[in-house]
Amino acid sequence: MQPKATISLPDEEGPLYRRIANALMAGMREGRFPVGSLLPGELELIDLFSASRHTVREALRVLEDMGLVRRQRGRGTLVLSVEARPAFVQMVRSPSELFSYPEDSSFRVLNDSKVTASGALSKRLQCTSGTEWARISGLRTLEGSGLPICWSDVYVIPEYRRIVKQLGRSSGPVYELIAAAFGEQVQNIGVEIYASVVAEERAAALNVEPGTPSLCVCRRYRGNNDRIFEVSISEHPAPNFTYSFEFDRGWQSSEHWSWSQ
Amino acid sequence: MQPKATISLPDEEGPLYRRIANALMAGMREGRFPVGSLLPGELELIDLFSASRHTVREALRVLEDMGLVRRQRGRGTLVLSVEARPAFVQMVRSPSELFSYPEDSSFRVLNDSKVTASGALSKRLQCTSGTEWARISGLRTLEGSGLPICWSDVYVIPEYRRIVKQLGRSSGPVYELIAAAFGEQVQNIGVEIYASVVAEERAAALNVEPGTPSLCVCRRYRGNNDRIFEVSISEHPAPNFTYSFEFDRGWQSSEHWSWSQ
DNA sequence: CGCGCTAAAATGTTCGGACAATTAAAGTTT
DNA sequence: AAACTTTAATTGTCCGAACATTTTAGCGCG
Repeated sequence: MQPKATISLPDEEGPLYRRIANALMAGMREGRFPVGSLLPGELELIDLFSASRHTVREALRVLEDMGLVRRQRGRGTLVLSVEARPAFVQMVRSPSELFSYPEDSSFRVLNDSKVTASGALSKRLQCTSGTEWARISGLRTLEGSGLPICWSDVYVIPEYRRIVKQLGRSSGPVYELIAAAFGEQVQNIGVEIYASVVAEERAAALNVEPGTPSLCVCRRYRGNNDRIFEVSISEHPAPNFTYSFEFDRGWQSSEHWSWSQ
Repeated sequence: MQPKATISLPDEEGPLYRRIANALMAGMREGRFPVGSLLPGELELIDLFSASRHTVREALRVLEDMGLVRRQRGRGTLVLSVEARPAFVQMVRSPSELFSYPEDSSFRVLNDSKVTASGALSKRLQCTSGTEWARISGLRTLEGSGLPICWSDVYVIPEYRRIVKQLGRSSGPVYELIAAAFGEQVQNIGVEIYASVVAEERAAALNVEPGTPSLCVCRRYRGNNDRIFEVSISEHPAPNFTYSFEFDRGWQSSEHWSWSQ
């Protein structure tokens, strides 16, 4: 009787199930288990690697978590992709976490008008020149001391202009009011950050010298039809404000396969 | 002898480990296991639910995959959050995508010295005052025209100082060289953005007037033991440079919610 | 040929046990 | 009081076994 074939494990350190996972990934990359094929069954892998079923399943779970395979009861383990590159993921539970504003800040409307975008503004708003917007300008200040945090220009599409009236009462972000009032659901948020200097006409309101360096944050909110319904441009005088975020290592499969039955 | 307390499982259908996971989530929401506390140990949960350790661990794994808890050998299971809400996700396949630099740019080392962090610098580097760092200063320029893009101060831990010698030849980011040379794997990247003005001594190198507003990007790279091994601080004169990224609506481990099957 | 039933194969769930590695607290020594 | 050592608690890894559930393929029958 012929001895069972075995797959030699790579000479690494670390737990057995991880070495088995690596061996399987190597086999997938080398074409022994091509994309679309089924991996050997668990019982077969037990013989192949001389490990217990629990350990083999742990190895397969690693591949599954990496999005490389899809397991299906009664069918087997399908190879979806042969290469998963590490991806860095930033997650934001709620769009409001994109704001670094303290809880006890409030927004006061100073100006409200209709503008026609053109030139640099239409570029920022990512619209064609000549598009109409409602612009709401205001100041965000600390609740207690009244210290100014930033100057904000909020552009919303004309049909949502009437939220201005509700803006005085609520302290939350504008997009939340719009979402509640008009049933928009934020699908995508684009953020753009650039440096500038505080202009003459805003210096007094922000309580700094004209020409003070500032950090501008432009946020574009896309709603139900991927249509931009709000753009907010905020100017924060340095050095009170820094924008920070972080990324964690995760996994993402490079390709996506769909099987039609 | 008093009988052991037990937690009654919700009257649902589905595998035992899922019902246990649901019971634990309910307990977390109801404040019996508040955020920041440790969940009962595995052996305790075995008594609580009259299940095997394997089953209990499977339930805990569900919570871990949902990002609700963090497990640590020797310590316990820490409650991170009681509710997993829909999340906005930004994905970056490779850390280099965090750089918006054009492909045809190169980095030239201008200075290389040893510094001791203190005051504002130790705050930026997130280390205690007095920590030693190796600092590599240089200029990133466009390959063709030689136009300066940014001034960079790269701080690395002293033991990695010798990568400076390799820095002249490669055009890629420093963290990539370190990863290759010392076996570091980037686990986390923190990004901080703030506004400043170009200082006198850098103005000439950057080819702008002193006092020009600039955008500073500080990136902190954490390696194998969550230790910060590199911090790069880049200064980009406005208005050549804007930092932009976007988020898409997604869901956090949605597959764990469907016990329909 | 098509339909239904059956059997085999595959993964899912659950129990049991044992030892290893890590952490934090308690205890001891200096 | 500080530094070191020991101990207990906790999760990680690994083995064995049994039954359940789902899918696929094959067989027999009308």
